[in-house]
Amino acid sequence: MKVTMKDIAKEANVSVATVSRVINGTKPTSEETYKKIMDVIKKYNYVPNSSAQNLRQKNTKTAALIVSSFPDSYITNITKAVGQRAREYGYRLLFIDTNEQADYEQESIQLLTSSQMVDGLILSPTSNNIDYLQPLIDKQFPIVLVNRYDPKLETIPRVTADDYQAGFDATNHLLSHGHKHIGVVYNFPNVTTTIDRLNGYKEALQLAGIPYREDYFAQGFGTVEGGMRATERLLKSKPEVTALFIQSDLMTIGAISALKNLSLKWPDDISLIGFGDFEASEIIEPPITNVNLPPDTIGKTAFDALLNKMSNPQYNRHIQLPTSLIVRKSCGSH
Amino acid sequence: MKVTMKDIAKEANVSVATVSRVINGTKPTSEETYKKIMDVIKKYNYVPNSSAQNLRQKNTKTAALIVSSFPDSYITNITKAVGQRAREYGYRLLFIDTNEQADYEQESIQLLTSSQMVDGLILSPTSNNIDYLQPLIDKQFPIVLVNRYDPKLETIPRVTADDYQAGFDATNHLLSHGHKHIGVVYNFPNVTTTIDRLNGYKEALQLAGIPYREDYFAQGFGTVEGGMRATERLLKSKPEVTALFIQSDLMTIGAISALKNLSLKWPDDISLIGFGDFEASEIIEPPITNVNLPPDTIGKTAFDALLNKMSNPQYNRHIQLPTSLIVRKSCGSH
DNA sequence: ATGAAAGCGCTAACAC
DNA sequence: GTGTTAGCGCTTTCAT
Repeated sequence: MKVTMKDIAKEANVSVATVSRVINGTKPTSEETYKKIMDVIKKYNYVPNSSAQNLRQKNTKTAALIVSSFPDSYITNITKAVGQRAREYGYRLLFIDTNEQADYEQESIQLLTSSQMVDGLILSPTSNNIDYLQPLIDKQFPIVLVNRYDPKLETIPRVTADDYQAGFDATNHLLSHGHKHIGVVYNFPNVTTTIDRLNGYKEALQLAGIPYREDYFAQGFGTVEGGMRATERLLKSKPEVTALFIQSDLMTIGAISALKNLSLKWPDDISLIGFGDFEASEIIEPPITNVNLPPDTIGKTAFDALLNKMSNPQYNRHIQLPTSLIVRKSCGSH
Repeated sequence: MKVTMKDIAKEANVSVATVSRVINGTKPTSEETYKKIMDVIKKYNYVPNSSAQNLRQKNTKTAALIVSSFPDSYITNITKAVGQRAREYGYRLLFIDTNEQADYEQESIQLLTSSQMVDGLILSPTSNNIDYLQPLIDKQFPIVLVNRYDPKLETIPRVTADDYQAGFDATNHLLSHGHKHIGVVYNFPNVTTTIDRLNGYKEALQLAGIPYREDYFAQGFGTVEGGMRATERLLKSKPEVTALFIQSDLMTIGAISALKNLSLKWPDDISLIGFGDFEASEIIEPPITNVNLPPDTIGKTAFDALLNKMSNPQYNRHIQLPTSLIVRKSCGSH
């Protein structure tokens, strides 16, 4: 049989209320009863039943992390950081990988929130259209958006990389190496990571007086396979392209496969710049230049933002973390 | 205000008992009341409070996945598979990354189980010494071990790769290329993935009449940095080593860095075989030969095993999934 | 087929 | 400083 608070109370010759007080430190207790109760608790290794606590207190000390592109290394590292922070604050973390399926995302959130399973959630959504959150927002249910967001949802805090700047910097880097025809491999068109980076790309081109051409874009779906196909397709149809701007780690790996298949050398035949910075990019020969997005800081900040939102419903900061260009050799020297 | 079952009952002019029956399909209900109740439920988007359900039914439809070496790609893919299976069966998944800290692992499990937060757990432990689970096992709390295990815990189901065979095959492959001095980079000495693979390695050497030398071992702690240092240390102190047997993806990446630092070429100066098979191993030049451990099958099987254990406390199968050698070019031709 | 009511394990208001 | 008790939202006997 499971030992309950009643059992502890009986064995210590006190009421359950006193046991509860001792456990939660809610009210002062005499030295003597405190010790007596603690001894019994230790003896039985007693821990309160969390369902009962949750039911009573209407909170669960549990948060959910819902991501769409797992296990891309960037998301994976964000996940690690969120988990770490949750642990530091004594929160449990429910993990859901939607596998880019919007309906599953919506369904999961609906279930989790209406069943009151979690106190808040951190979401990296499948798209920039998540109006279905509106009823939750109206009810002041704590949500924070991470990595990708919906610009319409202004009252929700969000933490992302500075994707616009990242796109701008990456493009300038390519431009400075003399490239005029820069291909883009993106994962999905309707996510802010794509949109914002492409805006940066566009701006950089404009400043350089170079036309922005949508036919230089190819969709890679965030996978190795997809990145490979997209790169092959793009390079075959637009042979004038001399540089590639690739939106995620897995697709970068695919793009490199494609270059090998096409017997193209980087940086000589084609330049390459990735986003995310996977572990292996340094040991690929020549090493791959990357825009580093800081997953660790993003994950931690996202959890902190959730905590803020939970204690203050007005909290709605939009945090953009700076990115950095890690110049290796895939774009040529310097 | 949150809508409760009472509200639904009132609006539908029935008792809460009837609403409960309709929701759970516990007892037959008249067509008419069924429809009436369902309409009200739809209208309010009502979902039962899970804490109340858990408290009453003494189960939570929640499982925990506790891993130690996140985000190594192998574990990451197991995580994805477990999540997928959990979802298929309507379970929520609590995720904990212990970061190889045994005390945190123990503490988390203690908390999760004694607070009755989860119905069962899947554990990839930090070491092969997890006796602290014994009280839980005695209480018949459902646990399954994945990836790493404790051989003493025979009544717990486990699902792993066939690490012995994997080590044996990898070593034979190296042997067949004429190597006689095979270095090993391992993560931790006291985990079964290391022990079993090394037993396979030992056996293969023995059959080939080659001495087994522990001074050919270097610890890499499962990280890129650690793998790099271990490889450098090993190769500097034992220049006769012509082949490397590396136990995890992140360490393989580190090992390659080390080779570059030492200006050693593979497979000419040194052969290389990894375990796990990370995405980038194919695009590294020359591509890296790997023992592929099937994370997807392992993760799914682990969740299935948990389900089995939950319904049948006697269930204690030890499942070893076959591995496969993916021969690329890091060990020479053929 | 449906309702009344007990009770899961806990917390907190209220009394002393 | 401590005990009594109501009640969180639900499931499930036991009646009818």
